[in-house]
Amino acid sequence: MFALVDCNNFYVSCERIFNPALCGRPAVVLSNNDGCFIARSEEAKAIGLGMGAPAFKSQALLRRHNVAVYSANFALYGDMSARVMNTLATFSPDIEIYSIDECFLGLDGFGRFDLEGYAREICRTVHRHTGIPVSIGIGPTKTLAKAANRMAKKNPVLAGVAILRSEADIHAALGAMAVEHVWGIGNQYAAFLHERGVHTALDLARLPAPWVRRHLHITGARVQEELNGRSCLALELVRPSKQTICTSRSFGTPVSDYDGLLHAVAHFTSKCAFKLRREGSKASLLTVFACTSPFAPKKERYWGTRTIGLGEASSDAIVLLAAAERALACFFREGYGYRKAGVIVAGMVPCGSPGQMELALFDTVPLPEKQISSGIVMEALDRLNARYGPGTVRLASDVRTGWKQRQELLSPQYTTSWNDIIEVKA
DNA sequence: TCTGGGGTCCTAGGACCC
DNA sequence: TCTGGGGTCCTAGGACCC
Repeated sequence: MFALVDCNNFYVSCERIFNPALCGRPAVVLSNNDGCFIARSEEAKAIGLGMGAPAFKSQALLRRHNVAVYSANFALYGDMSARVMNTLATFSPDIEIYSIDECFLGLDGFGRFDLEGYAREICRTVHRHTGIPVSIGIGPTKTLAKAANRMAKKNPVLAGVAILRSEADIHAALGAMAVEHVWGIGNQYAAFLHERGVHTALDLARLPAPWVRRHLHITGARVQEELNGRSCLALELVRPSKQTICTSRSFGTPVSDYDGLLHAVAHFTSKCAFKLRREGSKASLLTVFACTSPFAPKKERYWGTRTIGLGEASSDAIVLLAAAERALACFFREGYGYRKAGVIVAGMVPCGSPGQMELALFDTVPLPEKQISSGIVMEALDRLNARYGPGTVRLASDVRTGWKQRQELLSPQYTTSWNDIIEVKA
């Protein structure tokens, strides 16, 4: 059996811990740049604020219901998530952290336990340790655990815990579940299935397997198997290293000049390089993109992108930045108001693997020497920033001029910044 | 005026190898 | 009119997830 533990309205719950006056009041958290709703309290859902809906279209509703509105505070949410996961890890040796607010627990060997009692104990403990409310779904496959979790959240009678174990229970649950709510069935597949009279999870489970394989491909076939109680998706106890790393942001006001855009790109590149070093990886490809608003009139729209091969894999911010500058210069066009830019690194090579020892064909500096000096500089940079705060030491071109995010409703970093705590006290 | 920021996997098709 | 059989690798695009 698998358990799926999911934090309720996670980002809103994080804000509420440090501001209990928000309890019972509708509250939302906005995406970066204060654009869309990405978390809503139950009260906010009830008044019709939609997931992913643009905030500016709901201004009247927000005022009328005195909704508490927050900019995303990922420093806070990331830290709270780590606390929740640490607590959950004490309840099973097998744990897969699936997202910032969700985790699978393997319950092999727990069959003799009173699973419901155990699940309720998990809920109580997480709440006592962190203040975060969680819901738990349990089932014989990950997909059924997901389905059970949805029931646990939607049905108040279950009070946050649902277990799908007997065939009759699974049958009833799937029959009551719309096919678009099945994990792995998105908009496109749902529309396709509804057109063919497949409306519930049970309908999907009962379709002929070859038909599902043909139309929903291998991923859909796995979903169907899992709905039928045959486990295809194992727990990933060790997180595989990332294949791509992306840092991108929308700008609060459009950026038109080359230098302004370059400053943003330099910042994103530094962040990518840092994430690479944290992963213990080096990248051999770097992509830069910049674009106008997709909602702008067609004539004012532009999407520029360029990928550069690095010759030899690197996680050195200075090396990556040189490539990023070349990439930006290739596609930059005057006369556009850029709303967003980003940097993606790929072609990963683990640090210390033979792959990175290959010499670039036209390299003049001996490789080991270059690598050693680059390694020392970046290590010093990371240590200084770890000790004195992110951004204390940075590349000269990584300056916050010319671009800014909108972030007008940001709460303090209660758990990760002494300065913010002192401000709260004052 | 204002619409996020990350990721993964799969498939088809093209280019190439012997 | 007729033109093999087996592969790999890469990329773009589409689907999905939070």
